Amino acid sequence: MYKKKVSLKDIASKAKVSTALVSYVLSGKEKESRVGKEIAVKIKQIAKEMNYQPNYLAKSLRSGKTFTIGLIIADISNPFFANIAWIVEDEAKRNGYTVIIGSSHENADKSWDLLNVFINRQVDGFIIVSSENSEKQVHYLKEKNIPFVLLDRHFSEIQTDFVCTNNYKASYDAGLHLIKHGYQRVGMIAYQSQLFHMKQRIQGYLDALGDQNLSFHQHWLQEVKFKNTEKEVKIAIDAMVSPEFPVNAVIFATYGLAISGLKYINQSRLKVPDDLAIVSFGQAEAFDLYYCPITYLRQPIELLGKTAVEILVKKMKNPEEETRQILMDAKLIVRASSKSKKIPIS
Amino acid sequence: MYKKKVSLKDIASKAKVSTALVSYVLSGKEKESRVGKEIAVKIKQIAKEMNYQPNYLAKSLRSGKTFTIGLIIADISNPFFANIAWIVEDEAKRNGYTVIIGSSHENADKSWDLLNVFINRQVDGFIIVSSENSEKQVHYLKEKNIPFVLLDRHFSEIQTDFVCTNNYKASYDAGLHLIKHGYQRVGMIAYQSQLFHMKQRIQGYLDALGDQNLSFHQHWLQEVKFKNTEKEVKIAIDAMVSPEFPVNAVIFATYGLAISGLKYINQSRLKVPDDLAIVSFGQAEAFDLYYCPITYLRQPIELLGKTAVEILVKKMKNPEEETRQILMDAKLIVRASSKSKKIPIS
DNA sequence: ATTTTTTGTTTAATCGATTAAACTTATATT
DNA sequence: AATATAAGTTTAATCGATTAAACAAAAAAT
Repeated sequence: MYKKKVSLKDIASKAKVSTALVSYVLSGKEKESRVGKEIAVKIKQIAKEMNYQPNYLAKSLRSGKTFTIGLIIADISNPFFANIAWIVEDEAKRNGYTVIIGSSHENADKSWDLLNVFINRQVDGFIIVSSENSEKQVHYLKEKNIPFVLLDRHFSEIQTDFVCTNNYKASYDAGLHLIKHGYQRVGMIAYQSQLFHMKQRIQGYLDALGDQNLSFHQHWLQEVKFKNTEKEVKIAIDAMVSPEFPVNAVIFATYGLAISGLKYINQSRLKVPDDLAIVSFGQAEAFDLYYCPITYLRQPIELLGKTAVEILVKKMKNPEEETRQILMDAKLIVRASSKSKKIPIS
Repeated sequence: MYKKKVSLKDIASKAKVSTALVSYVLSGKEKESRVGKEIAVKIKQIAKEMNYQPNYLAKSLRSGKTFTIGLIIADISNPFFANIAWIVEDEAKRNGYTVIIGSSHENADKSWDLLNVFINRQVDGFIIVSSENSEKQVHYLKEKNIPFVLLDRHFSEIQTDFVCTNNYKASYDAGLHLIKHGYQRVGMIAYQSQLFHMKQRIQGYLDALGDQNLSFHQHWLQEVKFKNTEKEVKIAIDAMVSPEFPVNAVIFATYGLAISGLKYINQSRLKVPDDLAIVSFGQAEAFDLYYCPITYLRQPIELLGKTAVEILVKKMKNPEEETRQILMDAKLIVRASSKSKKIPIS
């Protein structure tokens, strides 16, 4: 019942020509198809008068292109991802693409659903922040030759395009920073996960300690489950600070972990940074407003998002485009939460 | 180049029948169209074997329905809106709709663009968080009989479906709460805006003061511009706390204002709530982690989003559906930032 | 045995835009 | 004048699914 939209045919009949001519003119092919000058002008005129808007469905059905990108995000409640989603959206629009977004809530099944829904909607390509155990989906896309770019997370054992942060380096930097500022007992709270980026964050931390010849205690590294983060983090923190050789600094491997952690740290009346120095991945206002602003790793969100779109667009236009694997550095933004315990070494 | 997708025709030729039969069977019309039993079974079998997925473009082109909802959000960097976007998305999916989202960045022109892009994409309906000066767009949708629901903000002078918070009451409650807890000099920082919800927030605050027979000073109400919020808020706060009759409590009319305000309050070494009590609209982790957790108005995000979808879906199925205008109450979540200055009255 | 009804299946138009190929004219070439 | 070439326009197929209408064959009614 809504809008009897103006179609090519309407214009054609008003101009008393065939739809072919109208199509040629309005899609800028008047030259190649040698359309008469006066007619061309007339058609344009009528199209404008009638406020013609082409029907994308028909166009897409014919061309097999929808100019739509499917964006699958692992967890949209994380402001980092929310941010990146909008950047992707903006950048895609700039390239003439519309984005449809879905959040998989870190769940591979939900991610499959989204993938299928989007494929049925004939999206031209995907940008994906993968959730755990979704390797099969990646293989599926490769098999079907559906263009896609992995964003922020990738699988080391699958050859794909991706745009990610150099998590190993970021984590290493964070560890080194704390050590150099006099924190000799640095812990990390991470998610228990097979995801490569998480493993890298852990490894970077471990190597930072190792390279500085610091002893490491098992309980300094806490890998918590994704479910019941809040509770798991409490247990983790208790386990880090209470035994012999308690940590005096913690790196949170994600924004969500940091939020849960800081809440508990407040509750426990631990003082940052005197009792516990903090560095975290992720970024949001919460870190600025904390009584002791939190040192964090700033990922180049904008560049990540834009690059992902750029690569995908190229790939969609030319599937033969070579594979691009891009790692970007995060920047450590130093704030009060990691203030020197003593004069920094070096 | 991507996926030679299985079509009805492929199934038809494999089953050696016409596409009509296949269509009837696969769209569950075998009964009405009295399709032979064995054939029906065979077709289903083949469809499954070939993993048939219908082409939504073709379906939509024929039916005129895309089962897509356009969601236009005024400002996606606000976690309140980000949240609501995901709820809308989820709920829509539950109803068989896909959502395409766009952020207008509080800009009417951008909002127009989005509206047109989405209309061209043949969305079946809209959910809109309006930006200022976008009345024309609303009228346009009404004229064209395109189903839509306004979310969170509406125009008092235009008769439309909407689902909003009762901002007047929320603001009134916030004011009353502060007054009852001993803050006699309550200020408000709001945006300078024609938007009804903002006016309501201001009015609620003013009436709370008025009803308690408290004197009001011009400088207690600061309406700042949307551009350069950060700077504007600083000036506003200075203007509130420095003159004669300085405020000892502030209500922030939005989350964004609160973030800017709290940053400046930290800088200025004003102590919350002793120097300045705080109540804010909006919600996010930042409020929990603040050294003195912030009292805020919790809007029923989930219910708002779900209801908007529900109303829109009904409207899309039956355009004659009567207009629904829903106001929901926000809940004041009391935290330390508005702790009693003295024993509460009453 | 003939007509009517029921059952099962196919044909063809449709949604709106695109585009190769066919078809007219008009103009240029010999 | 006959023919080739260019210019301008239309026809019709196509993308994939839907569905009214036509059709054919079998079953029921007379």
